[in-house]
Amino acid sequence: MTIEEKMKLITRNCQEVLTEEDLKALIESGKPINHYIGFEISGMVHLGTGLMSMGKIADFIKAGVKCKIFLADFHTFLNNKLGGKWEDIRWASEHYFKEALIASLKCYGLTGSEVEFVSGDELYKTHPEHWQNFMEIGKQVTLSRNLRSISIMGKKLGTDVNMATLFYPPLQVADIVTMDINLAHAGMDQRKAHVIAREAIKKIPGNHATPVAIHQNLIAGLTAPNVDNKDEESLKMSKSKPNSAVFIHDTPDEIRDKIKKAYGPPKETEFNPLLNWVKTLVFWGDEVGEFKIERPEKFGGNITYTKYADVVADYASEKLYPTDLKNALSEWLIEKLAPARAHFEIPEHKEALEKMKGLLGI
RNA sequence: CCAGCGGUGACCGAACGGUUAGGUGACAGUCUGUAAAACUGUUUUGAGCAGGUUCGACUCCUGCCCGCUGGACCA
Repeated sequence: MTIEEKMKLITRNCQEVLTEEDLKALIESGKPINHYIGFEISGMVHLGTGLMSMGKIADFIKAGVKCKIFLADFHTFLNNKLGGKWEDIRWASEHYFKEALIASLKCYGLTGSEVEFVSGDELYKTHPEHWQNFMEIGKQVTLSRNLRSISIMGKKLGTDVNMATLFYPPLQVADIVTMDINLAHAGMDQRKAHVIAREAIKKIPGNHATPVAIHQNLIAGLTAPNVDNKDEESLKMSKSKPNSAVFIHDTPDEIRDKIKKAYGPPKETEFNPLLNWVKTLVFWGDEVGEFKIERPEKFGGNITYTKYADVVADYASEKLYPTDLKNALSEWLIEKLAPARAHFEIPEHKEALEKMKGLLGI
């Protein structure tokens, strides 16, 4: 594989690379590329994590990157998710979340064994230097900078921010140092922490690599955006809005039902979750691909799109009606997620999913 | 530790010693070949906790808990 091919594989379907030059230099250096992506154990795994993030990992694996998934149990604990109960978080991390990520990787033809899973609990116990790294990073970040980066967790500043919350950003950056990461991967919501990482890690002792940061856009939620606030924030998928998110293990009927209820304005190609999903999930950010629409003759008959631009053009001119797009997208997802559903048919995992729902009060 | 103010249903947020605030969100229906918008309906009588006064307390009193603001401290 040429350098250019690797670059393309690593960066496709991403919104931002900090920086492309650094990434190119890293690839050219021939050194092992140590990737990581971290997840809070805060709820069920939706498409943003299961398809966007895990699909990207499939790309990385193909490019020869060493991938690591960090199960951020302590971050979850600090952030008071899952009731802030340590035992529940640890259980969910190993028995639900990790399995859901493996299930997601299966949707991309992997088995899960290509990736290394590490929990915070394990990392901190086996790396005593982490405490030192945490303090070193803390010394490089001002309070106001730290506070600004905390909005990554969707917190309203000035309300109930407690001390533990302030530990979050430096802890996240210290993770990168301790795991010796040179390719940090996340959604755009994590960019502030990664920018701090790039700046702060340079300044601490030890000649640590400045990590390349690679960010994917957040996929749109299915519910309607706030009418007078059509911005990224109101569009993004959220675990806390059940109808805005499709989960990796949703049944075919749940998938059809959620997509049927999705916001689907005719002709509107800008703020449109359906097209957003077709673009980033079906076409995986590429211009070309394949997307089949099945519909009755009276509505135009079946059609297979091979270019994303054609989908957009037909949608804008109403040659492609929202309902037909919804049906096609539902069926595409149902098929794509089949391996994940199969994984959760295994009794052990099925049981874990039920218990997880219990913890979440669903 | 001291003082002032505050703690209302998923969220925001009023009034009042005795009757359903209201809004948002969510859910259902009508309308559109989808959804949204609009309209209609539904959403466990809820009051930080424990007592007390009263025929009756979310509303008054006492104690406690939690939060905010200020003071004290400046090691």
